[in-house]
Amino acid sequence: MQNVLRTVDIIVDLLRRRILEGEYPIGSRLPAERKLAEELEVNRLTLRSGLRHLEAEGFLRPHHGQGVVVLDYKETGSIDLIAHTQKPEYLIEVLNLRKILAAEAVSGACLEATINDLNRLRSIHSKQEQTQNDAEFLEGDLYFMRTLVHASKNFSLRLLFNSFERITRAQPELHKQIVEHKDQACSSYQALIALIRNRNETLAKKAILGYLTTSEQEELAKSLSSR
Amino acid sequence: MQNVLRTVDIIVDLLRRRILEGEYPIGSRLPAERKLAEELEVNRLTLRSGLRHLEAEGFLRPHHGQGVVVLDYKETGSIDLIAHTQKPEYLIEVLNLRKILAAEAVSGACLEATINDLNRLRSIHSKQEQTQNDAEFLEGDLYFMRTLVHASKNFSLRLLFNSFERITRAQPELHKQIVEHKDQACSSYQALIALIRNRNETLAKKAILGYLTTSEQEELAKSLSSR
DNA sequence: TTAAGATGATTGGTTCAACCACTAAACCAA
DNA sequence: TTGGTTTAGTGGTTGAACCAATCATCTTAA
Repeated sequence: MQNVLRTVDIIVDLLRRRILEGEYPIGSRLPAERKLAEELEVNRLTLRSGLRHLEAEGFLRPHHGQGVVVLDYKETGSIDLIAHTQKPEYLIEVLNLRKILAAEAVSGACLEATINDLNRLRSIHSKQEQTQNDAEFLEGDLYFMRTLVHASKNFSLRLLFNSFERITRAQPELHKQIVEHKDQACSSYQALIALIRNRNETLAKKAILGYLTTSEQEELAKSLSSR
Repeated sequence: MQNVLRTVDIIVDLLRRRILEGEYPIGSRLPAERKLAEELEVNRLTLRSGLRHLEAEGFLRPHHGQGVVVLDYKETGSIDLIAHTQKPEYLIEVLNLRKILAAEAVSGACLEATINDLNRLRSIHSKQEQTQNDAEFLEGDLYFMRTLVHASKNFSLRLLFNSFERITRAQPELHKQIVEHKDQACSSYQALIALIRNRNETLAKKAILGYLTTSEQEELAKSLSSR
């Protein structure tokens, strides 16, 4: 199964980038569909499929008879759009919010985690200790976090972490940072599992905050923001 | 300017509901586009526009030559999908997460709010004290929160609150609850503004937590979950 | 008999041409 | 000036056709 790029996906990426970079100013109107389709060398209906996608993401609002208005994504967008930007300051913000919500997830897990949840976490931990493959370790780290959030039995939190995971996957800088601290991650896994098993909410929250506030992450933040 | 419902919007709502209610089970395939278009009595291309929208929301993944797979929205959806459910337990979760993040916003506002931000908050406060119209008061309350988050200068937080606002707008039960406590809201506005002006992060956080943890809200939670 | 290849049916992806529906501006007549 | 009409431009929808990927089936050769 390959990830075939449809022309509509290319159109979506292109137009989203143009909006985020201000080439289509907020509040302005897109070129008429017929003209834009001609410019992009696609059929008008293919373009329109892309417009429906961007409308769903909160970037556009078509007005029958008037044109397609570029919305202010700062007011209509969702957190997922961070995945499509390269601004390091946004990445730092997201990491901080993720940390706060991870603490909430751990808190919930202390109250709600089942024996199955703990076994899943233990299984991931042991697999992570063995793997040498970087990409595999990254997947495992994401899977551990996903399982942790799942253990909190908080559906809304789970949905928020779906967005965080998409953002993480879109940022190669974060991948390196995660992979470079395998040992630290594995000890954190172990400590967290023990604290959740003992229902020690206070210490468990401190542990996850500590794990997600490594000095290295702050270094990353500095290096990114000084670019 | 009226909110004309396009055919494609009706299709999107219908299909999203069918997925959320399990009529199209997770992991299954949608009926073929040609058949589904016939059943819904729309053109295949109109249907496809709707499918692109639902794909953007994380509900669907089309596979060329195989069909359109219904994804597990619990793993691919974003927080915005809560706006399309009626499950009270999800609403309670979201209110709790909003509370936690509102505290973060207030914390940021204490550090970053400008004199303009404070003036805007004061202006909203005085307007809210005067208005008698319920719908107007609701708008004002949402606007106060939006301005507060804006004052934190945290873009990612702002995006998250866009979703919270959409969810709030989609839940009439919340509207009643907000409107029924105008006086309490206005005092909270005033206290928050004063604490932010004095950069008193600790007390300001307590204030917002108190405002968003009214006994009435807990009653709402109970009444909703016992339905 | 078995495995490789060809074939056709089914699916989503794209294009074309045409028309409908809505809006705003220009125009014209009272 | 006023008010309706016309007209051009916009997005919305439709039907038909074809391209492209997949899968089940049939055929053929080893």
